[in-house]
Amino acid sequence: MSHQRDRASTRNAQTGPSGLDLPDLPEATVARLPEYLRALHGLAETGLDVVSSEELAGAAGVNSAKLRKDLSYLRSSGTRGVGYDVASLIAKIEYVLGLSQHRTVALVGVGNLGHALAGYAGFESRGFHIAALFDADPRRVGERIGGLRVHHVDELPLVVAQERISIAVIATPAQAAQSVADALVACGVTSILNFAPKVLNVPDNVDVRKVDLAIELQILSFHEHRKASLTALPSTLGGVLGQEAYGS
Amino acid sequence: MSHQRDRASTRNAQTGPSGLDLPDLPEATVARLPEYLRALHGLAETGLDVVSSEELAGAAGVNSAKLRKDLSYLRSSGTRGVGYDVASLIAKIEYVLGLSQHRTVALVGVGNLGHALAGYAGFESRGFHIAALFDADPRRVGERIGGLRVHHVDELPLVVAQERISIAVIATPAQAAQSVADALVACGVTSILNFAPKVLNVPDNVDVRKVDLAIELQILSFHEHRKASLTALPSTLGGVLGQEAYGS
DNA sequence: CACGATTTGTGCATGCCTTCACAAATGCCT
DNA sequence: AGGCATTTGTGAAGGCATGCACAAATCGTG
Repeated sequence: MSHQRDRASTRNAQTGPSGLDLPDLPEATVARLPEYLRALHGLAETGLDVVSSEELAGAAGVNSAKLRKDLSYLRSSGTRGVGYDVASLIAKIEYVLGLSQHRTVALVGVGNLGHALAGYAGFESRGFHIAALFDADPRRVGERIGGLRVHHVDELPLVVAQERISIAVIATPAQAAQSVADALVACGVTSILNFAPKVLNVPDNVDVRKVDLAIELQILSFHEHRKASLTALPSTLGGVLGQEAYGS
Repeated sequence: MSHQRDRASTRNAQTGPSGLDLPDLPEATVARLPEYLRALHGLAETGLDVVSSEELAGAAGVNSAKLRKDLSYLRSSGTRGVGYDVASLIAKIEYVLGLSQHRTVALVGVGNLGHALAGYAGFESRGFHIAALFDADPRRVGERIGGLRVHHVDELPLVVAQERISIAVIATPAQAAQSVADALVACGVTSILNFAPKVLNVPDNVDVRKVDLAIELQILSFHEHRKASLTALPSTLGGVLGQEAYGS
């Protein structure tokens, strides 16, 4: 994951009059909560109703102390000697992540990738409803994908307001991404997930997360390169460092 | 981004016998190099041949001091008072990332998302060649996508060896991901990009990077939630601590 | 050749994140 | 009822990353 811009930890812990009660979460913790949530759902399906930090941490692939500290930020309600109640922990994390209210998502750019995202079942199953599709190409407008009609981007303001869109996904080519982002911001959208390989310029109050597939591969490539150059080292080199050629 | 397991910074700075010379890069730096690379390519297209850290940092969306420090790890060859030579910086970053040698990629799972990834032009254009497609569904085997035939996963060992695959992409449903990963590891694959919403269990020498679309949305959802609860606060509230019902 | 403008490379301070290790709390068993 | 095993919650230490601020280096110009 990778963030576009690093953000400080989330300020404000006031108890609002609306009953809201958002604690002050470090950004690193926020990024892990969804992982915990998924692990919890998995455990819930197996019928488990109480889980220890050790088990849950294992399922989520993190250190158990880290998990406990993360949960402690949620005014966590684990029971010492026992563990965490699965159902109530799920509820708490979902609340904190704002998933209690169903979020509607707009998807801009129904090309190759956009098509796949529009049909991706993983969104609906995890609390997100793709409510509108957009494209700039007139030939695409009107097309139906998974029960949704593709709108022209010019209709953004109208549809965003109508459907109460809270999050937008940009899956356009790089050169279109910035203008789409501008249009979204103008419509009042304050959360963007950007798949276009381009750094977006947005006001401070707008959150952008970026997913760049090529970058992920390049990072892996680096490690491949490094591993390769290590194993290419002559065996005379005392294998002190991690990668001994043929471990027992 | 998001990593599956945090890794310490990259050890080893020996000059290998093969003329390799990989410096000791912090993981955070590695994650940013691809971004710099893309910015550089963009600048190169505009005909620019020297760039200052300030300009490049702007294009990549980072602090200029951070950029300079990152580049300094590459035994960087900037020129004081002038800037960085675009062409040679591109070459150096591509070398360090291991992009000099073309990397061949295998893609497992040609469902909804896999299909899109197989056709994604962004890979080829950035040094990655998708060389083989796999699926477990016999009905999909034999299908041709973008000039490639879909193999059955049982053929993994054969094809991986034949095509000298160095990186694999998993785009299967969650429940298939672990067994696919096991098969890949058994074939000697040591770098995996995982799109399945499942924490993979792999040996230490295997690198896994994870891209989970729902998680990205959930992180955005959190910030939406938070922003919404902030604007809902009454202006009278001067509350300092968490639990005061209605401060003085 | 010397000077001033520019820009890199980096020491340092600060803050965040991770992890260990342990006290506090809980439930069970005798 | 008391003690023991278990597990949470957290204080504290260490490591990593960020960003400022400045010295060192280079170029162009007179």
